Amino acid sequence: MSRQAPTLEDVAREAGVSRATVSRVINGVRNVDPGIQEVVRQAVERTGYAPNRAARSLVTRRTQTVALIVSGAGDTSEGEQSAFTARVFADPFFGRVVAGVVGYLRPRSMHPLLMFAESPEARQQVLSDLRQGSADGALVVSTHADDPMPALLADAGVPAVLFARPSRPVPLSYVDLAHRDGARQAAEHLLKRGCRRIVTVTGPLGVGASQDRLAGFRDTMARSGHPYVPVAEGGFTLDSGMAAMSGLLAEHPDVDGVFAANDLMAQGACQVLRERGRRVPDDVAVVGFDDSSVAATCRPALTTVRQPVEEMASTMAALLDEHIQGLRTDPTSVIFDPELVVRESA
Amino acid sequence: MSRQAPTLEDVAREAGVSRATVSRVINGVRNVDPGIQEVVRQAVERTGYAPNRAARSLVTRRTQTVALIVSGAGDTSEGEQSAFTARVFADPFFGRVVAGVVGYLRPRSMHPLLMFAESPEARQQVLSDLRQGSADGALVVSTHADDPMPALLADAGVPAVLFARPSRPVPLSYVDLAHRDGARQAAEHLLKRGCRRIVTVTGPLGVGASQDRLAGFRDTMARSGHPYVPVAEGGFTLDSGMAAMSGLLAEHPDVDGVFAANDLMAQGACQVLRERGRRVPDDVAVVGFDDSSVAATCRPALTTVRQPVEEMASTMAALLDEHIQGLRTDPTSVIFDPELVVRESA
DNA sequence: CTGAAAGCGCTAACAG
DNA sequence: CTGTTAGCGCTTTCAG
Repeated sequence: MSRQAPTLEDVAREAGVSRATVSRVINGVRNVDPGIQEVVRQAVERTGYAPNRAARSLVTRRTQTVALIVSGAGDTSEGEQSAFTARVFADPFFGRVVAGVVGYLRPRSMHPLLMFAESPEARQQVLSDLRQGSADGALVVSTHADDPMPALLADAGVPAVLFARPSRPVPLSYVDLAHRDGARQAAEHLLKRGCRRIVTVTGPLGVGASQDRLAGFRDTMARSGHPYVPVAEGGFTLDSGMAAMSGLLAEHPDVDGVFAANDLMAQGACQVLRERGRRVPDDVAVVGFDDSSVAATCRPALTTVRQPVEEMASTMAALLDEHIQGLRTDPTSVIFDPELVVRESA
Repeated sequence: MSRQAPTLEDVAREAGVSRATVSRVINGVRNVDPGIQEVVRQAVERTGYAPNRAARSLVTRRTQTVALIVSGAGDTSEGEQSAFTARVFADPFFGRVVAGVVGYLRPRSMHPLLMFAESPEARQQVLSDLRQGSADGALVVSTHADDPMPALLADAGVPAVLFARPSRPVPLSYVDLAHRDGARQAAEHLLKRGCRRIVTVTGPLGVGASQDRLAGFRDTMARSGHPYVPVAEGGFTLDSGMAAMSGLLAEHPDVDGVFAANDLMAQGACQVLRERGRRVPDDVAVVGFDDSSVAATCRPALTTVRQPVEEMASTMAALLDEHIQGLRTDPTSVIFDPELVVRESA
C-alpha cells in the first residue's frame, strides 16, 4: 500500500509472457504449459504481486463480498443505531450466526460486509449500496417478524437469503428451525420428569421464533391435559428472564417446571428461583432454548433445546452462494431439527 | 441486479450531455450549470442509475470500505474460528465497538468488512486480502496484548488504527483508555465508602487493559496503606466472575469491597455474594468497569467505571479515515478518560 | 497452448 | 462551464 503495487503487466514482463497467460495461471485456468506455469509463479513471487480486486470485480461483476444485514422493524428512529447495534450484539445468538457465516465464506476468500437496517433511511442506504454492487448478495438476520427488508431486497432483485421464515411470504430462500418441535420436546421432557405446575417465559412476541416456540409448547401441554399455561413475556435477555420469573413466581408460588424461550432467560429464571429458595432442578425444573455457550457453563448447567445456529448460518451462506452463482434460481428453504440436550437444570 | 444496470453513458445520453458532466453532478463537483445539474438529476432518476462501485474504485483507488479485524493471539489453532468468533461476540464490549465504528462510517457511506485473525493462516489471509485492496485500511481490536497483527499491518504499509495500545511499540495510531486512572477511581470510591477488606477480580492477565486496571488498583490501595490486595483472575465473563468471587470469598469471608475488572464479572460477583447471604452493597460493595449495558439494568444496578467505548471506536474510525485520506501521516494516540458512575452496588 | 486486443464503468486531466 | 480523451488493472474472446 506504500509504493506502487505491481500489476499483471509487471509480472508478465518479469516472466516473459503475456498478461493473459499470467491471468490464466493465477485463476487456475487449465491449458497452460506446466513449465510456463512455474515461471509465472516465480515471477509472481518475486514481484510480490497481488491481483487488484476492483479491476477484477469490474470485469467479473463479482465482489467476493456478501452483505450481512442486521435488520430491525420499521419503527426504530434514526440515531438509535448505536443502541440497536449494541442490543443485537448483546445476544450470543448473533455471534454464532457470524461464526457460521464466516465459516462458509472464509475458505472461499469471501467476506461479510456489515450493514444495519434499523430505520427506513438505513434500509434505503442498504438498498442503494447493494445496487451499486458493494456486495454480491445479502444475508438477512431480522430482529422482528414484520421486517420490511426482505421484501425490499426481493423487489430490487438482490440475491438474498434469510435467517428465519418471513412473516409474509417473500420470494427468497431461508433457513429456519422447527421451533414448535423444539418446544414440544421441552414440554415432553418437563412432563416426563413429573412436573405438573409448569409456566413459560416467552421471547418477545414480535419475533416469529418466540411465537412458534410458545405455540409448540402450548399445543403439547394442551394435548397432555394442561390447557392453561401461565405465560410471561421476556426480551431474550438475562434481566428480562429474571423479571418474568419473578412475576410468575409471585402468582404461582407452587411452580415446579419452567420453559424459557432462550438460555439467557432460563439462566435468569434459575437465579431468581434460587434467590427465592427454590432448588433447581429439585424443586423446579428449568429448560432453556438455543444451547448457546452459557448453557453449558452456567450453574446449574442448562437442559436446553439445541438450535444449530452455526450450521444454519453456514447453510444460509451456502444457499446465497448458489443463488449468486446462478446454480439455484428458485427460492428454497432448509429447516433444521432441534434436539433436546439434557444437563442439570431439568 | 436483474437486467443490465444503466451506466453513466446511458444517463449522459438521456440527459443529452457528456459522461464527464454526469460524473461531475453525481460527485457534487462544482462548476456545473444549475440548469444542467437539474436535467442530469432527472435523467438519473428516470434511468434508476447507480454508480458502479468497482469501476469507481478502480480509478479512485478507494473502496469506501474498512476492515474491522478481530484479532487473537498466535496460538489459536485453525478450526477454532467458530469458538473464537462466538467468544468475541459474547462480550458486550464488541457490540459497542461495532456501534461506534458504524456510527462514524455510515454517514460517510462506508462499511466495515468483518475479518478474523485468530491464527497464523488467518492473519496471512487478512494481509493478502488487504493488499488486494479489499479495504482502504484496517481497524484492529485485539483480544491479547501480544497480538502480532498490528506489526504485520504496519510492515505491510496498510493504514491501520488500533483499539488499545499494543504491548510492543508499533508505528500505528491507536485509541485507548486511561485504565489505571479508572482503577484508581474505583479504589478511592471503595475506600471512601469505608471498605477495608477489599479484593479484586481481574480480567485475563494476557490483556493489557486487565494488567493496567490491576496495576492502577493496587497502586492506589498501596498508597492508602493497603499493601496487599487478594486477587483472582477472571476471563471477563459472568461465569468466571462468579468462580473468582467464590474463591475469594472462601479465603476471605470478611470481605467488604470488590473491584471487578468488567461489569459482567461484577455482576457475577454480586450474584455469588447474594447467594452466600451477603447484601450488596450493605455488607459488600461492588464496583465494576466499562459501564456496559448490563450495568444499568442488573440488580443491584452496578456502580462502575465508565469506558466510552462507542466514542473511542468512532474516534478510531475517524483517525483511520484521516490516515487513508493522507491528512495524517504520523501515528498518534488518543487516550480517553474513564469516569466513575455511582449506582447501587457501591 | 499462447498472445493481441477489446472492453468492464468510471474519473480526471486537458482543451476548448 | 462542458466535452474529449486517456487510462485504472483485469478477464476474455478470438486468432494464430
